[in-house]
Amino acid sequence: MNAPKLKSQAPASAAPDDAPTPSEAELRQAIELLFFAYRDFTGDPDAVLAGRGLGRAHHRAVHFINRSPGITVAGLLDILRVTKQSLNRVLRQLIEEELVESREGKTDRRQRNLYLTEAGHALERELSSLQRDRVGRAFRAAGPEAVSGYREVMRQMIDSAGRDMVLGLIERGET
Amino acid sequence: MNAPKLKSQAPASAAPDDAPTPSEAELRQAIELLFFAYRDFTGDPDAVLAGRGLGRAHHRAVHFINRSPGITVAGLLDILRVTKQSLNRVLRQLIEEELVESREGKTDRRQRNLYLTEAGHALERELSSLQRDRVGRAFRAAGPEAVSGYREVMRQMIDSAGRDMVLGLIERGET
DNA sequence: TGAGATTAGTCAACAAGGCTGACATAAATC
DNA sequence: GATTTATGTCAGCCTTGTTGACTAATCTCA
Repeated sequence: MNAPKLKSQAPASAAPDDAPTPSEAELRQAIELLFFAYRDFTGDPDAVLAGRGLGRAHHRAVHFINRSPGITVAGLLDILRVTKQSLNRVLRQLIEEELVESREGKTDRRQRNLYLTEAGHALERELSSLQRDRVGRAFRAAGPEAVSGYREVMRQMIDSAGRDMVLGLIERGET
Repeated sequence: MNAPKLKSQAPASAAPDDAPTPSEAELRQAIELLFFAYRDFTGDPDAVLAGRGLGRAHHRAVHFINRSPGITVAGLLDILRVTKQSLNRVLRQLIEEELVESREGKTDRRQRNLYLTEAGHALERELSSLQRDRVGRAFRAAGPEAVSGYREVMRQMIDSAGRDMVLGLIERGET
């Protein structure tokens, strides 16, 4: 892996067609930035969760249940891409600790619609406020133009298969 | 978690001082983008690794050994922030499978300097090329201005304590 | 030179959170 | 009525993180 001295001098155009091929070193830096940023990004909530005997998997479930109240187990499986056995273990704990409530589906009684309890909402707010603080600080420090660049790169980073589904979910308000 | 209709209309200035406070919905979207992008970003190499009986932890070690040939165990521990027991297990496997070579320190013979073998380099190239392809595609599609925005946001996302150390590492060429 | 600090490696035990496979149940649908 | 679907659950496995205790080698400093 040779590391040529960064040769990227950004042309003014943001056109996706004549775009220059990024150098290896530039890409390696981008990859490492993502690694370290994600590590720190998950660090804040992980610390809180650890104190409660929960983990990152619980956080993800709580986040997306808050995001889409009444979501079914199958819906959550689609988003999280884990096996139902993995998710079930996490949900069982959340339900036992009364952070999540599971109600029988109204139209399809096989389904379980998931909701946060008041305690669940409190946990969600605690966790997400840590992450919002971090991202908010980064956004303010970087400025609005950088933010829209960040968003565009992240969108493009998502698998093109399923990108529309994911972006649809992200951009949709909460149900 | 209320979801106000995105109220961010980016002012022209990228100044970090009078920067507007991002809305909750904007931040929630940014958080979800990071989640999905990272999930897909790690998916490619994970698939290759699984086929070889290795995991993400091995990838990280291989990446940073390639990055800084001759790095010591303590140096790797600093970067990865895991316990030496965790790292040691991973290193032992990599050494057994002759992907990594551990040489006694030249000046300090307690230390072990770590290097990739030829097979290790081959694995590293296979893994990193998958990630470079993904990031490279995203960069070309998003355009150079978005890329510099991405970089700035990621830099700011990293813990301010230790940010200089991390950015120094990232921006330094290989050793 | 000798005491203490440092670096690395190791053992044991444990937990979270992934996975597969097999199976049960209830309900919807054909 | 038969089949499919949605969910839950049992058992067992793996990776990768943790703590704590300990050894061995070697460096450093008084």
